[in-house]
Amino acid sequence: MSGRHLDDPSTDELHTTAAQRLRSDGLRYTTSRRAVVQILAASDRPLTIPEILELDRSLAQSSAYRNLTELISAGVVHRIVAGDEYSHFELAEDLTSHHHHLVCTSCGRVSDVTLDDRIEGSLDRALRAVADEQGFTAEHHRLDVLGRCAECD
Amino acid sequence: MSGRHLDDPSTDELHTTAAQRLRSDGLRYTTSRRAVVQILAASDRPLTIPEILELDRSLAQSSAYRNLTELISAGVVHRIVAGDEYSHFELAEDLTSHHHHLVCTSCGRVSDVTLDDRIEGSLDRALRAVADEQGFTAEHHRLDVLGRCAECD
DNA sequence: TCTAGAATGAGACTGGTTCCCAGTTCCAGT
DNA sequence: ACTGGAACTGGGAACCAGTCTCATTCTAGA
Repeated sequence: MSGRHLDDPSTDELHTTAAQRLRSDGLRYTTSRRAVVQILAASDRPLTIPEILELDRSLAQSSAYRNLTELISAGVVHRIVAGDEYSHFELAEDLTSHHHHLVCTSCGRVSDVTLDDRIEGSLDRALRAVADEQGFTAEHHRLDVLGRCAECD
Repeated sequence: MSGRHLDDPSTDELHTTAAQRLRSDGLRYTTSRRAVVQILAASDRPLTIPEILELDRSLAQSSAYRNLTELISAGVVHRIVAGDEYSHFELAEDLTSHHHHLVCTSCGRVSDVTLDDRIEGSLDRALRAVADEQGFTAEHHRLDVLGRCAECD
């Protein structure tokens, strides 16, 4: 996963999609919401609120939280609850691609990884099967690897 | 996963192991700690603090939290951070068996599932490979299925 | 039995996150 | 261009799961 870039031709499409999804909830795609989406799109890993605020000093904390919440309910952003500290935020998977996370248990850093399609497929089938057994309707899965990142090791 | 039962012959062994692990940290296996372990062992799914307190009204909240924290650092209990609400607690995997979770996005309930060994094996190899590429030392993985449980559906 | 160290319980505290509200900005209809 | 109303913003108060404090109570070992 290498984040989208400012000159990525698909970035326009990303913002258009984001605007549409907000619009259908009666919400506007304002400058600060666009800024949040832009920051997440430019990153190659999920970010915390302090990181997002650091990357755009003009954002107010309360607005950042509120806008992220609205972007989440509009299906543009996804929240990752990794541990006790800050949540991490990334663009929704249908705007990027299906992937998983390496979570450092020492510093809390989260980075992205993708798995081979074959493994992903058989895993998905297996999960759906065991979920069905319990009458559970599986929507999606979340797979994190916990350990120590290169810097903390 | 069907939780251990009070008459399960391996329950004694469980408490012995728990006592040993605490002891090697200079801690005692007191009545309330034993009660917490007993409650987790008797459950077929991870429990929250309110659920644990409900099952043993004599436990104080602060003591329950403190004891769970100590049981976690002694390697007897494992904490699951499922979402925004309460953490869920279960016995450590080496005291039960490797498994994953179905997390209901509606009511927050968590239940246990196991996967076929073959899938588990290939998944583990694949994860280790992608982690290595980033210089990440994988310790273990966490795989949750998100969706709606039978009661909420 | 004495005693030092561990454990307990009630409540104060912490910190990430959400809520509130007053002021501002934007869009639709005129 | 106005204007009304709804959405948005930012600062700070409020919320709450979880942690810490501390005075008291237990408990294992001498």
